[in-house]
Amino acid sequence: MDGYELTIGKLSDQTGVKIETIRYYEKIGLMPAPPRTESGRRMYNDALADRLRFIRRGRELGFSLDDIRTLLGLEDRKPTCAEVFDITSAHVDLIRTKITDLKKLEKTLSTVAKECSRNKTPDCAIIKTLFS
Amino acid sequence: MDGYELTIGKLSDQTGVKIETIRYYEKIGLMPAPPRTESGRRMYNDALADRLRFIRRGRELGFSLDDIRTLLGLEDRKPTCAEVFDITSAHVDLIRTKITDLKKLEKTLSTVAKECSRNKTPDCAIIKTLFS
DNA sequence: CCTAGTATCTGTAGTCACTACAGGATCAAG
DNA sequence: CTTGATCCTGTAGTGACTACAGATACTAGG
Repeated sequence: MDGYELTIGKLSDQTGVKIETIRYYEKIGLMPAPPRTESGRRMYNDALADRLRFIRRGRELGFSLDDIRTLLGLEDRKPTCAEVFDITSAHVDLIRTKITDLKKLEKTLSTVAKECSRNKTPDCAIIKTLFS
Repeated sequence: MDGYELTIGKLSDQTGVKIETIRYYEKIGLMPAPPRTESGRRMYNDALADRLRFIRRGRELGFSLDDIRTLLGLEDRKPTCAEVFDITSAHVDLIRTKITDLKKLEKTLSTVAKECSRNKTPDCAIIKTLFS
């Protein structure tokens, strides 16, 4: 039932993670080295596919590979629920800070851009702002 | 008046750009190679300091070094005002997309985090979400 | 003049999370 | 049997720095 029947290409198709990335995850120890065929090709099972999907979801949610490593319990032991919560809320804080910063940027830039004459005068309001 | 009286350290202090970063900008051609003292130390003037500040402001506003290279007129010629505007609005679009994405993330994550029991039950809602 | 501490120099390697080759082996289908 | 797809390893490139090693040079105090 947990037969290793997935080639790396199939696994890639199933999970949406590129082949090179899967090999990369193996190299850095996020994915275990799977069994190989006689000719040396990697073969995966459903449990490994689940694990890869876990990693992909974590990445989609913006966790670093180090965070994911901890969440997967690869560091020293399985994280407690409290630890998972801490990682998550630290991450949320980071995201909130980023949003705030980007909003400021957006405001500044769109204000400046509005003042741009777009070719009508020889000097550029945007460049002036950058130089001021 | 445009005497080269700034050492790289002074320039760094004045502009808030680290010494290594200044040398890096020189290596990639964003800053010109300044004159040197007999013993080989770089000496800068105010015009170069202005240029470095321009780069720093551009970076603070999130422009890539490639964008800045174009804005500085280092590619082939000085950009027209319309080109500057295009670069800026492309950049604003990028920032808006990022904000949208991050907001979605934030929502997802804080929703999930709220369901976390924080140690009261053996299994973790966050982990479950990542695995589902 | 000597010395100690600071500043600078070059060049290389590390960061993060991949991505893109190059060059070779193996597999499946016709 | 041949063609084309898939897979293998290993290395180098991305962006924008940052960090270090090992050498030289400058500056201030005694």
